[in-house]
Amino acid sequence: MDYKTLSKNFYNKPTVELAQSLLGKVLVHETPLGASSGIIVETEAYLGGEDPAAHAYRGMTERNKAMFGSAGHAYIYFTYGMYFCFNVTAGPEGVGHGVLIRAVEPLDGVDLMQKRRELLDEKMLASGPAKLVIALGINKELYGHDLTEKPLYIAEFKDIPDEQVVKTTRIGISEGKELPYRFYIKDNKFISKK
DNA sequence: GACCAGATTGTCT
DNA sequence: GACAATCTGGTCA
Repeated sequence: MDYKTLSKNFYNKPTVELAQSLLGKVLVHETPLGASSGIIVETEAYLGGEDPAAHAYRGMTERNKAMFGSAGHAYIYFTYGMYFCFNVTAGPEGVGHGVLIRAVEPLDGVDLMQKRRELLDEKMLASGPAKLVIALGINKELYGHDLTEKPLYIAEFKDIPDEQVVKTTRIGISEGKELPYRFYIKDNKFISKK
């Protein structure tokens, strides 16, 4: 499959807007074993210093420094002692903004994803931030990777009209819960949670 | 279906 | 030393 990679310019917009516009795009990872990809169906915005739930809230650290770089790069972090999550960096340099990709709908290389997850049910393959990282074979070596370049990139697929986007509150955090920074595609069966 | 506990380690206080 | 932007598998219904 050949997709039209999103240009650098795509990421040059307010973080919350970027989070919404990433819905319906494809996240592609090409590996020696083959390519696998998924349609982004669920995202969350994290606004750095303005947002108590963001990793970057208390300033730049060794762990979150990728988010303080320019937009459109990969911020991958380790959590709960055993999982990785994948973010797209956002906003101008220095602000520490990011968009967490919470779920994708398997598209290409489904067999590869099934092998990586040791699971056949497509609805379960990548319906969560830690799951999609495993399903697509993303690893820490891609920390800070430029998402307009192979082997890991985001490409055009389809546009989601505004009325198909559900805006709600974020998941799995203890502060800033009331902020409506989570977006997902209405009636999609591959989101992490209703 | 809903709710709950356990896994397991890097990172920050 | 506490906790984490989570997932899975268990119990009970």
